[in-house]
Amino acid sequence: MLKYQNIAQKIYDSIYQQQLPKGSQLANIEELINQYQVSRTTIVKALARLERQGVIYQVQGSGIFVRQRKKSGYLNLATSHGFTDDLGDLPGFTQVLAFDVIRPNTEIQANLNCNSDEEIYYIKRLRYADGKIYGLEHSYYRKKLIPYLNKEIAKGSIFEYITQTGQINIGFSDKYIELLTIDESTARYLKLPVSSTALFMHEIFYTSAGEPFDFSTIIYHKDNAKFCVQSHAK
Amino acid sequence: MLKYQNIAQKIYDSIYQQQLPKGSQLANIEELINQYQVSRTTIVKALARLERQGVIYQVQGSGIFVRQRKKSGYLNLATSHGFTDDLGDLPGFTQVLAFDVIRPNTEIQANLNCNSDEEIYYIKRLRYADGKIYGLEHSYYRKKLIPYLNKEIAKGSIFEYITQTGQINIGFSDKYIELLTIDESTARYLKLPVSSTALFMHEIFYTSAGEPFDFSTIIYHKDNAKFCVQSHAK
DNA sequence: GAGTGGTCTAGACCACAAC
DNA sequence: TTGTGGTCTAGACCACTCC
Repeated sequence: MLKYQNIAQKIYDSIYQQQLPKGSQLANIEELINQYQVSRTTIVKALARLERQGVIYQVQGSGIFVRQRKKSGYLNLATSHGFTDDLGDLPGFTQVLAFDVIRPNTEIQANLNCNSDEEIYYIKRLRYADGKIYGLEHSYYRKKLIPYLNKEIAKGSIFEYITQTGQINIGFSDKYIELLTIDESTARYLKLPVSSTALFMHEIFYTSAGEPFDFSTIIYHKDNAKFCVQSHAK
Repeated sequence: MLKYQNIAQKIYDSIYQQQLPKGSQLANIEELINQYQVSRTTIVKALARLERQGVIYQVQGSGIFVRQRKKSGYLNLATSHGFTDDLGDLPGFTQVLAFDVIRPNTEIQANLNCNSDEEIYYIKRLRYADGKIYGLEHSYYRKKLIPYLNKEIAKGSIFEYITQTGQINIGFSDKYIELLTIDESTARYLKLPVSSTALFMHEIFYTSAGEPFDFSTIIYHKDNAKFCVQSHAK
C-alpha cells in the first residue's frame, strides 16, 4: 500500500474511532508531517484523497475539518461498485436467477466493445437490502477479462472476488440513470404492480487499462433504493 | 488562474477542438513538460484533474488516453451545480413561480445550519430543457451569505451569478436521490397525473469555507430528466 | 503579522506495459 | 530493456483567514 493511501486510511480511521462530529478541526499539515514523518506533498495528497471521498474539507488559511457523513442507507454513486460494497450498514442478500455463458447481442457488443463471438457471462440477480427487495440486475462480464466465475461467487460480491483475486484492477465507470415503466416480468420480481415507475441504471465498468469488462442494467425498487452523491468542486 | 488549471483547460480544449475519439493517445508526460515548460508535478496535477472530470484516463506504463464523453442530455451529478450549468447542449428555460424572503422552518434550519430568525431567500422555479418540463425546484438561500438576489437573476443561473460576482466560492455538495409519489399541486406543474412516481433530489451546497448556503429540493419529470455519474477509482 | 492550506520546482526513484 | 505513468522528497513561495 502506498504511503499516501496508508496515511489517508489512518486519518480516516482516527476520525471514526474518535467519532469526531462534523466541523471538528484536525491537526494542521505541519503536525501531520511530523506525526507521519513524510514530506508535505504526501500529506497533501492523502488529504486530497479524503476530500474527494467526502470525508473532510480543507479551508485555505483556516484548517482541515470533518465533513458530514452521508446518511445511512443511501448508495453512494460516486464511490460504490454497485451494491454489496457500499451498503455495509444494511444486511444484504442476493438471489441468483440466471448464470450462463452467452454470445453478446449488438447492445452488449456496443457497451462492452467486443465482437459477437466473444464469450460473455450473463448473470441475473435479485438484490435485497435490509430485508426488502432492492433491485433486479442483469450483468454481462467479458470471460476474456474475468476467466473464472460461478454461481456461488455471484451470490456474493463479484467485484470483491475479482479485485481480491487480482483478476481485475478497476479503473473507472460510467453510470446513466433514468426512470422507466416496468414490464410484467420485472414487476413480478420486484413485487410491484405492472406499469409502476422504477429507477433504471445503465452502467459500464472499465479496467484500469481502459477496457470495459462489465455492463449491467439495474432496475431499482422505487420504495427501497436511495442514492447519494457527495462531490467536491476542487 | 493557476498553472495546473490552465494546462488542464488547454489539454481539454485541444481534445475537443481536434475531436479526438475515445481511446486516442495523448502526448506523454515528458512532452507535456516541454510543451508547457512546467515541472512534472504540475503536469501530473493537471492530468489528475482531467481524469477526475472523466475526460481522460491514464494507464501506468502505457500512456494517456481520451475517455468516452458522456451521452448528451444527461445531467452530470458529480460536477454539475444543478441545471443550467451542465445541460449546455440543450436549450433551457426557467419560470420563476415564487421569490420571497422568509424565515426558515425547522427542516430548513437543519439543512442550512441556521437559526429561526435568519433571513432566507425562497425561490420556486419550474425548469424546462429542450422544450420539455424538466423539474420543479424549491430553493432556499441564506441571505447572510448571498446578500443580493432578485427575480430576474433567478430566471437565469443563480450559481453563475453568485460565483461570477465573487459572492460565493462553491466548495462541495451533498445530493440525495430517491423516488416519491407526487402530490396534486406538483402534478399540475409537471403536467403529470396525480400519484405519478417522480425522482426526488435533496441537495445542499456548501461554500469553500464549509458553510451551507443553498438547500434545494427538486422533483424531476419522470420522462424528461436523465442523469449521469462518471467516476474514477483512483 | 502569524498561522494555515495550496502551488510549484527539480530531481530521484518505483511500478507497470510493451516489445 | 526501454518507455511510460506514479510516488516521494525538501524546500521555496503564494493565497487566504483570523486576530
